[in-house]
Amino acid sequence: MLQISVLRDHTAAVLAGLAKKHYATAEADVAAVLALDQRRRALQTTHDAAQAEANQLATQIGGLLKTGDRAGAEALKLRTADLKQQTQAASAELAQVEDEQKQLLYKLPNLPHVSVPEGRHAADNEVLREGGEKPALPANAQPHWELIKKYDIIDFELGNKITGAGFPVYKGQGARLQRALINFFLDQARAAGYTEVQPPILVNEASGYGTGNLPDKDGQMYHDLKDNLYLIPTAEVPLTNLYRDEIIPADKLPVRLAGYTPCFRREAGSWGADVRGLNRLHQFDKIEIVQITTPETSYAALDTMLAHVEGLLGKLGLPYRILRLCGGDMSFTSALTYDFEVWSAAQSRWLEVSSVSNFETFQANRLKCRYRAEGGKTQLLHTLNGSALALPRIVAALLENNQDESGIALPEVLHSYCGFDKITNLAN
RNA sequence: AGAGAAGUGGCAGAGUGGUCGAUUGCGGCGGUCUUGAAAACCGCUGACUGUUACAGGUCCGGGGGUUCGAAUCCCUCCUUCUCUGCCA
Repeated sequence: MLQISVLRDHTAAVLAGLAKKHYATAEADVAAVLALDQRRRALQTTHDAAQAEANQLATQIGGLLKTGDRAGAEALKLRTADLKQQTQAASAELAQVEDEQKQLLYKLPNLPHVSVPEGRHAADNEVLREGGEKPALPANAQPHWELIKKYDIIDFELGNKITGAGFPVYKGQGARLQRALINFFLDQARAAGYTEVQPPILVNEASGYGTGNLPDKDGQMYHDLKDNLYLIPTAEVPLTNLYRDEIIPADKLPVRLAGYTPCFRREAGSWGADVRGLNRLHQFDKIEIVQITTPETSYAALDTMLAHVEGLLGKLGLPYRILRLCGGDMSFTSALTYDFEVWSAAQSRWLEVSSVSNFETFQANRLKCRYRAEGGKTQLLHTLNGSALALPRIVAALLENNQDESGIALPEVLHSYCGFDKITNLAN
């Protein structure tokens, strides 16, 4: 959520930012927010003045009653009735205005960083750089949805039976590869200075609002209505919410967390021809890294996160590219996002495996996540996160890029984690 | 899940209708003293909103109510603790 003070003090910059994000009704919405804000403050003043007088009278009445002056007290009481009506009327309208203003503010996306390229679609994203080498596969190379059957390591049919589409069952070497990747990624994150955290994978409504998943992406989360809990779409939600309503001491900054969780996404309406196999799932595993920093250091922190993810892909030997997302393709909450894509050789397409973002104060404002700046004033922090990494598409790329007649050769860094170095028909 | 108790400032812990946004202790910050440190003593020390600044307003787990006036009384929800039950 954008800060109202920013809208007030930097209206032109806000409008320019919203335009870059292709937010259609910026002019009208910002004008409406500012009008509501003016009304809100006027009501607050009215309310406060009446309340102040009422408070004073109440004290006087108390004094009169103490001295036994009942008549005097009753006389004053007559005046309080009118004041009470005033404060009640003002606070009722105030609540309404505040709610309207909040609803409008919830609708406004975060403002993009200056480095965000202009553009509306994925095609407008800027390729920052590419790394690794695309393998030359034989003509009879197979996509991963064939390979997983051939080696019997991931079973969609079984998942269909016990749950439904998008919930695969990992078996044998497939299951062991999952576990290996999780451990590898967690160890790498720890070595890079992140504290490992194992959070709950159901969160309450307040947490959903804190990271901005509610109310805008309500339909994307699985919702347990009985207990009003949500299955997390990413570990970002519980990890960032650990610091909701906190004033973090300066010497505890930056906060660096890493967590592995399963992630659950309803992906309503997004199932089409190009989401075969592991390309899009309802449940998948991901290791997420989160940082909370001072405003001055957040972009340096973003760079270190970028380097960390790039290092992982390098160690896995996967060809990748880094995109700087354009204004129209960025998420609602982000100020700057880099996407990592790996080359999936048998599908001849890039697959997104990581998204690394700086949210600046957009999440922190809702979270009320602050620190004490020089001079003792509280100030909003910056929150950042990134996938490091999401497993399914990594697995897809590993399978496709490393296939040959004898099986699938795994990158060396995974050998000790897996307990085998090659996926074959023979093993299990 | 049932019965009982409780939720107050960073922590501990007073306060049961009226100058209480809150006694006190610890912790923290500043000062005096000291070569320096400790001890001792003195002062300061919650958040939000609002104002050019002051003032003012709100917040004692959340929400609602009674009253001229609520941390204090009532309702409701949540959480924690103890006992019982169940269970990996």
